[in-house]
Amino acid sequence: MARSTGTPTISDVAKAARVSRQTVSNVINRPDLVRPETRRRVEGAIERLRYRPHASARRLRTRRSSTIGIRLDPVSANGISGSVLDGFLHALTERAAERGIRILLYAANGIDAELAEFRRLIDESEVDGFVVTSTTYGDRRISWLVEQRIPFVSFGRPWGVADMTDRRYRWVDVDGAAGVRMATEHVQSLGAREVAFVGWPSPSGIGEERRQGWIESCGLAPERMAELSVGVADEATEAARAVAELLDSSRPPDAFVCASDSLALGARMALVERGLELPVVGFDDTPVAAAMGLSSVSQPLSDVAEAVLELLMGPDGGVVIDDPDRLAGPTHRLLQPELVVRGEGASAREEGKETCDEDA
Amino acid sequence: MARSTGTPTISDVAKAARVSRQTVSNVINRPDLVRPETRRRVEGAIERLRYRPHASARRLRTRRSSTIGIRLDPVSANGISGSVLDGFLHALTERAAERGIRILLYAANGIDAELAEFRRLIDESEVDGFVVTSTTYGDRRISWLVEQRIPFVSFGRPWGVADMTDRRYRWVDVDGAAGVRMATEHVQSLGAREVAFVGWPSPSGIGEERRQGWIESCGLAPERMAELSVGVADEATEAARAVAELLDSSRPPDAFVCASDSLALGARMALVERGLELPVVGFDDTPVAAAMGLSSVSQPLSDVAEAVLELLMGPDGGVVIDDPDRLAGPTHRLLQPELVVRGEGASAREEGKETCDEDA
DNA sequence: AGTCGGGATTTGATCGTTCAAATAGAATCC
DNA sequence: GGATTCTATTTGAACGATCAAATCCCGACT
Repeated sequence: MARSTGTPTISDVAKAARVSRQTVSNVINRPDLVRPETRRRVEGAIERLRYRPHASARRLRTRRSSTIGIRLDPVSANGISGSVLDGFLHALTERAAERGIRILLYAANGIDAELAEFRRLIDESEVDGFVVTSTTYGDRRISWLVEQRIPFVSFGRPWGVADMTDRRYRWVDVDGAAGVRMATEHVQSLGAREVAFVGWPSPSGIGEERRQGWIESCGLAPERMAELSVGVADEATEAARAVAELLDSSRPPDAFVCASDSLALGARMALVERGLELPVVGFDDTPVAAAMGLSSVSQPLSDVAEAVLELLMGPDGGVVIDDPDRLAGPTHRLLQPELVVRGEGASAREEGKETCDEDA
Repeated sequence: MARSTGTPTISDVAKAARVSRQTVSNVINRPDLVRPETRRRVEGAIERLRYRPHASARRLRTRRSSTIGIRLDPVSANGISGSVLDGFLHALTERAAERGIRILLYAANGIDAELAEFRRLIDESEVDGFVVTSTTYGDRRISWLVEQRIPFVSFGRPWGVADMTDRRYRWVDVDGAAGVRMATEHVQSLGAREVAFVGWPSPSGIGEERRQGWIESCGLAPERMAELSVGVADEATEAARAVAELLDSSRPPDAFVCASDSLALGARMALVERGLELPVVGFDDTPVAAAMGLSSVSQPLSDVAEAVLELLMGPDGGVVIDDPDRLAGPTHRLLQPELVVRGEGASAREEGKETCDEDA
């Protein structure tokens, strides 16, 4: 048993502290069950031997992997806004660690590959549940996961799903409409009256929601709104072209609110080209916006991560909850974004960077 | 044993196929040891029962986690170039999956927290080794890992380490000097003669290496080189200021090669402001470069990922190699980057994007 | 016919932990 | 004083796989 070589096991600790295995286990998992004196003795032995429980042994016995799977999107698909997932992933990893939960990555090309991956990771007890991102209109993954009774939480609302309040489906999202509303009101406070909206073509849940925020706050007549609302693919060049067209029209707008930083970048390009300086606001507060000094709507990614974990495991539990009905309170949460104001009046310099070794 | 409820175990399959557990295990891990007829019978049973081996049980017994840890950098630290890590992570996850290896994320604030995390993940048998990125000058992590004999490979050379060919240290990197050389020669082929270099301030290993590529290929007199080489923090605004200064000087350069896309973006901003159209080349080929139509040096991230795994586990093994001496061939690899030409003559449109639902 | 060899398969032990139930010991109650 | 309760600890049996060694089987060789 207690071979002096190799890493120590719980039995080695038990022997050293003159107690049984189970008592050591209790010191680690249920310290309240152990007499203080005994506990100290065991803790001493743990310390002395540098004992750490073997993760796989524990997972085998408890039948819990304490691991959550999350997909890393193909880089090609996320463009500039990929950094949103990036920031979210970081926050999620940190918050999960606080609960003793690990984050396992997986890659998958296409829906079916992803469903297969869901199945495999669950069947092999590799993960207890999933965090799903980049939800689309009528996302097949959602219905599949619900149907298979696999625990998951999505970052992103169930666009195009009949009942958004279905308790079997747990989700967290950021109120995009409110974000755009804030952006619109901000440029209005700078004096703009004819605020244009640069968004995406129609079959996009997120896009429509963001546009809605503009509709609610731009204060324009319907026919004028139609003129000042454009929808283009999420690329700077596309946006630049569309914005140029608006600027060269007979009644150009006097500010631009955009559905993404890519679009905002395009708008800014078109403006610079004409030597104009009209307010532009982006969405997602990516590094590009920071680099260009563009104002942008920022998603509270750390709060989103926390909310995701709360929905998955309860307020402060470390165990994934299978049945959403066991979860007290609502099974979805809509968080408010923040507007990061840059350039113009704002003191441009807020964040201090120092490292240049950003490579590799 | 074979309770009809719950997920099936290897014993259930054995019973169904009228063989022993071990034979089933062999069908899965060493099919060559099993008689074809028996194998088919077992495979049938596996299929029928939908059996999948329990990852933790396997890991406990084999004493191998088949998992690699990688740190997710704080978002604040990586800026635009964060997408390099992003792309690498994606490639790594895909390639690792091909070898039956999983990628586990961890977060850590500061070196000491990261060393503690190394220790914990290894002691708990959570991972078999690490992939280390964002290596810095005299990186303490490297020496620590070598000292502790923990298997790892770094993406990034050992800047400031005495012996870069020390076999105990396995690394993969991209030849930045060659990349900048390609960039310089490219703008020269467009007619530029006075190519400026926009890099970072001195104590940066990567920065110096990239600058070296320019020194080797710019073909300028030493005193002229001194004039056309600038070093600023990795921010677009900083670069814009520096480039503006060069442009307004008595002998302005006629092209700009930059150490990053952030810097290239700044250079482009300064140019657009002046209505000039001089060639600018960035580095890392981030989404920003694509959005702005900037040429950029692209790192072969997928190849880097493959090389990292080869150094960690051998040409096509699925097991992390502890002792680098057991690895045939060199323990480090320097890969060549590629120049992605955009704008100007190049057909601007190559990659087709369609999704707008890039959110969340 | 007997022994050897080697491929195919089985057997028993083990990896390191936690669960569930049993036990020991002290305190409480009537 | 004896039954009862409660707290602290121990015991034996899993969890589900693989390792190492044993066994079985069949054909070949002497």
